[in-house]
Amino acid sequence: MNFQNRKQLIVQTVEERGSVDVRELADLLQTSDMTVRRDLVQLAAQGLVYRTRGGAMKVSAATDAFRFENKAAVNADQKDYICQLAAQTIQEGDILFMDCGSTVFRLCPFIRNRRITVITNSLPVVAELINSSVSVNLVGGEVDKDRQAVHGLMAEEHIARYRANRAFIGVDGISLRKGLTANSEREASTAVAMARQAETTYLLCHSAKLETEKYLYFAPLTLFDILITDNEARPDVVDAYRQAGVTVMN
Amino acid sequence: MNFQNRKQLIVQTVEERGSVDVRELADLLQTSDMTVRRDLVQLAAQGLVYRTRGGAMKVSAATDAFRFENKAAVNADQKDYICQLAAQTIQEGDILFMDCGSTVFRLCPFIRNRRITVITNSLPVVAELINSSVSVNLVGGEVDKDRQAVHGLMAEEHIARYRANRAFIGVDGISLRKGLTANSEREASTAVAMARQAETTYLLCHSAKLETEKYLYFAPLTLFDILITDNEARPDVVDAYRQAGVTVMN
DNA sequence: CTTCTTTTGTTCAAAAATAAACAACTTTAA
DNA sequence: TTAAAGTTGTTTATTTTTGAACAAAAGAAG
Repeated sequence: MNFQNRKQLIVQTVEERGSVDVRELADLLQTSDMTVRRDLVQLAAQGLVYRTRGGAMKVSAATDAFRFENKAAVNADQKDYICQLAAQTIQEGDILFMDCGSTVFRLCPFIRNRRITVITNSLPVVAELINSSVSVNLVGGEVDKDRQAVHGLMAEEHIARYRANRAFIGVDGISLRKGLTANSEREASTAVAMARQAETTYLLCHSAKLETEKYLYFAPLTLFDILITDNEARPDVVDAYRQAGVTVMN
Repeated sequence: MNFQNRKQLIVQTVEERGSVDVRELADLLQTSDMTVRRDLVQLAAQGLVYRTRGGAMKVSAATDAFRFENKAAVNADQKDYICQLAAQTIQEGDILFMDCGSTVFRLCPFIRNRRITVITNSLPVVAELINSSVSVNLVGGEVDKDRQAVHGLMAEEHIARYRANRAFIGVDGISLRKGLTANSEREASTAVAMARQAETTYLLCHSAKLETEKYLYFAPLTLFDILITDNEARPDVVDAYRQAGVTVMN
């Protein structure tokens, strides 16, 4: 076991576990503490690990900064239920659009190991999928700090250049009377751009949003092909949507 | 068992196992340690294996640890010196290109509070500037996991649509004889695209990279207008660049 | 603030790996 | 056959790496 091999193992272990003790590493590598320390000094100089007292930590990838746990964690169970349904429709080799909604974001864990391509304007989605088997294409344009997403004219043009099998989009409000409504013009126009370029568009929509309306109307119900919601949706509401010709999965 | 046969067996064994000891190889080839070492020196010179003390490793295993996060912390002081110089050239209202180099990344802290616009293909740069007074525009295209950046045809087209006051770009190697060289074709073409669309192009280059050459030549010295390096650059080297007509700040 | 424990850096000796020198062997060609 | 050139193996000196011992520094506990 020479330096090169140890180095590999150390970096790998640190990446996997986040942090390790000198002791643990010495044990793992079957070598002395002193050697481990010397290795860590070198690895830290190369920036491969972050040296701490008594061990080493992962150098946090810059993409860790993109996180919107806050919003995504609300109604997590129901969102996961929706995403599971959505994930089942995906096939190997698919090209997907994913917008910057918090529900859509939770689709990431379910597709990590699929061999597909995702085109997205959401920075948290990129952060989640950057170390996965998914090939990621990021939409370019103005970065919106609040939504941690990319929007604007350039983004729409970029989306218009692609064609995908499926688009997974979120929405702030949906009602039979008014159609799709949003709180943000920019988010809405990106969603519309994606829906336009997709063979099948899925609207991922938490049951509490059914029959709610936000201030900005941006598209009729015909924008999407399939509405995916959770199993706590009121049956009468779901029936009403079906009556109106909407395909609902729940 | 002549050299050709041994060579084949060694390379094959290294590929299969990732790494091997001189001892193991000597045993396998029924020859002496010394011969194995001599063979390894030749194979390493040809780039077929990576020589380690006590043995050899697969080339890929030895090099794939070099991803982005790793590099930003190396030679931090000198990089910061360069970035300070670079930051002084920036004026309110400027539109900047910033590429995905690790030196360029360290420019972020120095421009956080400026009222400027940054167009970049680097995810770490976006992460650093997303909560700052800088308005960020992200280049779209394929996401490159290793470099934490966006590259590709779409990225180049996107860049071509913009015009900036200044471009800050990095480079893997620069020499008077060969010009600018890189380790990655994708990184290089993005840098060129940015330089083309900028009024003034600054090359941020750590002094250790002066007069080094990487495998891929991608542009002459005329690609950039001003070379910014640190104060540990050898005076004779700096002079040589000035003699050759390069504007150097350090 | 002081004391105690843990971690670290340094020095040094032992062990391992390498390079150099040289002898033995093989191959090649006159 | 024999000399020359090139390989290979052995011995020896040099360099690098390693682990142990111990002093210095950093945290933690009182």
